[in-house]
Amino acid sequence: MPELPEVETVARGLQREIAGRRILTVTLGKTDFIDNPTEIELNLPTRTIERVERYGKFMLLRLTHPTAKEPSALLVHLGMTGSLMPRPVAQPHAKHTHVVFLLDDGRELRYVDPRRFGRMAFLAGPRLQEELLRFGADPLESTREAFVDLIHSRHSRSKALLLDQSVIRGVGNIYADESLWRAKIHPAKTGASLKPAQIKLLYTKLQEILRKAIALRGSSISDFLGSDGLPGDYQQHHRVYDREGKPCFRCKTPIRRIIVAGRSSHFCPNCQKAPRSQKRRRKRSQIRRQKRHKRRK
DNA sequence: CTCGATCCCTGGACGC
DNA sequence: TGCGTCCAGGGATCGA
Repeated sequence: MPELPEVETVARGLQREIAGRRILTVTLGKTDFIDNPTEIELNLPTRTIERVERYGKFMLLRLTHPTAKEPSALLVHLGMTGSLMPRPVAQPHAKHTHVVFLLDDGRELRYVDPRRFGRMAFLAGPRLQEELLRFGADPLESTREAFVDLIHSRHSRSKALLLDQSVIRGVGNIYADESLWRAKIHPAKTGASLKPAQIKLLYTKLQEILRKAIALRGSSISDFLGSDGLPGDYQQHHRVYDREGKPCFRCKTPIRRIIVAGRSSHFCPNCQKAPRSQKRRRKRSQIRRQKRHKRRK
């Protein structure tokens, strides 16, 4: 559930709380969500958390070491239910605490994640660079022109494109649905089928929503809390997400929920007109496939 | 390139 | 009250 605004909220909180702290020891519980548990145990102690950044839905804990020259970082993805917070050593460990970093100020940085859909990895040097290159543009840093190109050049459905971290990094189900509603784009419309003006509007709305959500410390559905334990408030501003059957804020038409790109997608069937038909889409992609086939021959 | 299906995992919702 | 069942959801992976 944590998407860009929630991760930004947590990252800012951690930057304030733990930047400059040195890690003394690491204790691991379950490790099936960690790329390389041994490397974490080996490399994290003695390193200092220089600063905490957000990278898409990841938190990037930039690390320094007295002798190591290569840049290194701890990548943390919160998945659906992850949290990373500093706690007093005396405080009992919450259930599903899987990673504990003892800090040089006597506190513990704890990773808790009931479902373990998160991810953790220690990366350094070229491997770190390589990993970061797998992801697409940050929606808040991309230019409008680049964003339009990105979407317009693809034949995937708009919802799939927004969710694809290798295209745009940081957007998840909530902010995809919310931005498509604001831009009046049906989630099943393909990027290529959109007019540039529509994509420009999507870009603007997506940025507006993300900035507003960051200002409100994210959306707290289920139980998301920032690193200082405060909930977010953006859920008050949701227009379609989790509002199936409720009236559209623009036209009162009941909001619908369908599965697009394997994810539940909420939209207004009146404001967000459906593409002509699935059949035609299939036919078109078949034609493209044949063209490519011929070209190869 | 793009798609759908499947798996991972647990807690919350729901039915009885 | 308690038990069983279903489902959500980000991402990796695989076959079509």
